[in-house]
Amino acid sequence: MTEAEFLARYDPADYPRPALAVDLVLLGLRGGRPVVLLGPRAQHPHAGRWALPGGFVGIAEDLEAAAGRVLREKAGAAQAYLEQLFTFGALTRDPRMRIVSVAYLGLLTEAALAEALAQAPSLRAAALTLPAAPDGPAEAATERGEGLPLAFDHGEILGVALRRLRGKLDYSEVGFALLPPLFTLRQLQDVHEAILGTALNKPAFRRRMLDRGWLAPTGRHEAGTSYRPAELFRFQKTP
Amino acid sequence: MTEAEFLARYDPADYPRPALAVDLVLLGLRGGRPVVLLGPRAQHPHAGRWALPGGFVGIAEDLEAAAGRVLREKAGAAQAYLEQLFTFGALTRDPRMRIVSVAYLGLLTEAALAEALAQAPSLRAAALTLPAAPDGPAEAATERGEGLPLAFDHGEILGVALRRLRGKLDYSEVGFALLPPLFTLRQLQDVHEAILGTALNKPAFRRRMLDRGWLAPTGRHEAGTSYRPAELFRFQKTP
DNA sequence: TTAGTTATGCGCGAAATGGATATAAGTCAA
DNA sequence: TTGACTTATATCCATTTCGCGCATAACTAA
Repeated sequence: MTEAEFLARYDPADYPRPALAVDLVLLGLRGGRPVVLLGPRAQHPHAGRWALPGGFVGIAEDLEAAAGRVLREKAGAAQAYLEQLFTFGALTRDPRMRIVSVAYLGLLTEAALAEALAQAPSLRAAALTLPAAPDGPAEAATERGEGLPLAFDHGEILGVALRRLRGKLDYSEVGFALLPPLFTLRQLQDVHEAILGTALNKPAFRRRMLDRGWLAPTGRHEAGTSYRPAELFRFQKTP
Repeated sequence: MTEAEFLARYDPADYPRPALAVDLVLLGLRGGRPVVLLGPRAQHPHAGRWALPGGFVGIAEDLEAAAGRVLREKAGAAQAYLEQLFTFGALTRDPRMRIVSVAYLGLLTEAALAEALAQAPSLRAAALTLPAAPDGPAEAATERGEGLPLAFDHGEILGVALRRLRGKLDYSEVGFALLPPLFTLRQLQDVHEAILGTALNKPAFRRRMLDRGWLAPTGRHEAGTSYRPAELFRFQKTP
């Protein structure tokens, strides 16, 4: 049999295929720190560890559709900003069988985070921290700082997610996905500082954001403060 | 049957799975313009169109290993810088069956490009251009400017690839993957200008690159020029 | 020796940035 | 009503970065 004949008869349907899944890194902010939604693993493997919400991709299901379905069914969040992050395919990432997982990054506003936690009681919002190393896994912890062991390669996935978000924050519009429709400049700066983990210079931050053309002034101001109320802005896409 | 019982018995191995493939965007430079390696499709579907080198992922094969295997077997290139690009999973991207493809970006030096073309005679290096739209597909053409029709969603993949490369070029080290081990600052600038499609200011480019700490002077100079020979540099990773 | 060509280095003005400070606008308590 | 207090907003200035022109260096060719 020549190579051409072999190739003509080659049918990948005859060969075993890896299973294909999606995993969701659902990030929000709480108390000025990034948190991620994790669920407990009750059974083997990695019983007792904490895992990202995920699910298998249907044979007639788009990748984005699968991510949206997992978001609805397993995280109880009706809507969130979702973007594809990276595809993880190491041979040993799941001891049961070969599973290749397309990871998605999802950003939740404070309201969406609260709704997700209410709809999916088994999930918890774990504090997310990143070691100083240029790459490597992120770490999850409770509010009190007790480390939460992560299942599978989900620490690696979280590391990629938080670094991607940090890298895109300044030049892209992702930061607004963590804010309500109306927000103040201080709230926007709080979001950036929480994600980056560093303090930012206020006048410089204001200038940069206003020059980007992303902020539409509303003329309205926040209410209920005991000090001078800040103006409320709305996000508008760059034309 | 309760949901818990259903989930306990649920075995994704029982359900049909999408096929999983890798596709390689192998970019190089020729005549100061980006080119991509494409192969002709002889059979249905998309017969007569041009496609990226690709292959199915083995059940016991890493994603990176699959990309490396395709690079060796179908593109004849022994080594190239490879990085994961994006995963394409639209339902209709292949009319035969559901195929999810993990696209990889590969960068070839001029020598590697020539070697690949010699080893894999069916491939051709097609000129790659990007319409002005912020997203959408890229276009391939012959040296004379005649358009080459692309198979499947490979135009979309090429669009993502070239935009990713443009975005990373300035702040990352990918540019050096298109150069031989020893190179001049002018060659480095030529690479950047070819990828970005714009002219760059020479003194500013020199300053920025030298300040990055990526360039190790060798003291040696290029030979065979009919003008002042430029110093040869070597790429060194940032410490 | 001279013209031609490119590499390399220098200097200047524009623009962006960090940081401090002044002023504005609200609440709250006396 | 007034003044202390807090935060928003605007202004100003020193520093850095960047774009850009130009002078000088180094080599070949005639």
